[in-house]
Amino acid sequence: MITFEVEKTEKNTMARLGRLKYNGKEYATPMFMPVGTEGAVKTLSPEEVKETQAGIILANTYHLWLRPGDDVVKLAGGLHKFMNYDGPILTDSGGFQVFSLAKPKDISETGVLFKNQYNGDSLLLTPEKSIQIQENLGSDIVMSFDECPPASASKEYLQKSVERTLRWAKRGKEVFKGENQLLFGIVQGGPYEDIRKFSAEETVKIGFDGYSIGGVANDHESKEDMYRAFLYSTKYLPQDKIRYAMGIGEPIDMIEGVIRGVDIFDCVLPTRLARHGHAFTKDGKINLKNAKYKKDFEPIESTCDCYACKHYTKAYIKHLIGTQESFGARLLSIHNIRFLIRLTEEIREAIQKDELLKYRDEFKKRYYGDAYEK
RNA sequence: GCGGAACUGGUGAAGUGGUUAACACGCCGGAUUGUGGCUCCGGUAUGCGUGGGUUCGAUCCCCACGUUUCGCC
Repeated sequence: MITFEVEKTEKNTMARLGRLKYNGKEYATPMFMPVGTEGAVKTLSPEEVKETQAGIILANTYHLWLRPGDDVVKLAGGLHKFMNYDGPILTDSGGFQVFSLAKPKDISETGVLFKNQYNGDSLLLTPEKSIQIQENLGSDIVMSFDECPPASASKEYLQKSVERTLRWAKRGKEVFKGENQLLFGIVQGGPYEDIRKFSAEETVKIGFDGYSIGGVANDHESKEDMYRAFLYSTKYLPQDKIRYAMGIGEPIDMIEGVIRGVDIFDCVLPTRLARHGHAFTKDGKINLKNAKYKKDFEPIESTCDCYACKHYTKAYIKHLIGTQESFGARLLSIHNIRFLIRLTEEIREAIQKDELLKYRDEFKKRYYGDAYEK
């Protein structure tokens, strides 16, 4: 069972330092959670994930329900045993996947009706069903089943959608047993403060162990709208509960999120970028496919302590990516995940010193270089 | 030495007597935020072996040369 407490709030911002306890282990927040959709952080072993100092990892209800089936995972002794990961696991509810992945879908009050992408079967995912699947998976944090409308949705639609998500949250909570698991609610409402406020306050009334900010980094939403969505959500959430911005993983977005009171993030970006040959660095993202790295025998970042930077050069990793050797994607995944986790370490230090805004400005200036705009 | 065939970008190649030479790979860039894991989107031959000729016009027709390749002596 996970417990959470806030240790400090920064003087100049809403940023918090927190501590999460789990099976005798402790993890600090702000935290970045790598994504392991199918029960594996793509290309990495659990040992490699742990070496990046990752804490919680995320897995997916939607995917594991369709394959291999939550019954299989339950029979295996739960997701921790099944995938050999003894750290905390959060499962997404399937809400986002059903809206982004499931093609023909029919949203109703009951739930979402869609076709199984693998065999065409008609499937109905409901708030109750999502909770039940997540209980079978045996994750440590269970997410409520929400509707995740596009950023381009009208204000009228968002208001109705938020009301339905609240009814779904209530239904989910009613069937949730809470044996060794936490349940998180999800705040929606696009960039509108009145809707976010309503969504947050009503979700808090239902009462959850933690709260998420959903519906961000959707479509072509602007950064301003994203940051507003953070603020308009955290403003109305209780101080003593964990706040989680779903799907966020651009370094600058994480920093801006922490400034607005967010504690944890998850994102596919570090591993997806890795598979496509890109690496995070303090001087901005680099593309190892670029010809200029062909004879570059330096590590991605000489100051990085990850396995890839300690033992391999850009030229070698470029070669692996070019020849489609999976070891290349693996080294870059290790580096990119470690990069975001080091980022959270630096963020924590900055909060400790009450210098987060200064850290943000310096980070931005270096990361974006000439393109920097205050 | 004689005869045949073929020569199109980095590669494999399509193609037509008439504005911008198909496609694929490669190469050069870019994208990517609660993951459909080898993805997506751009750019990439001012030239069709070389030199002549026919024609209003030739990568496409004719001639010579060169190269490659096959067969024969």
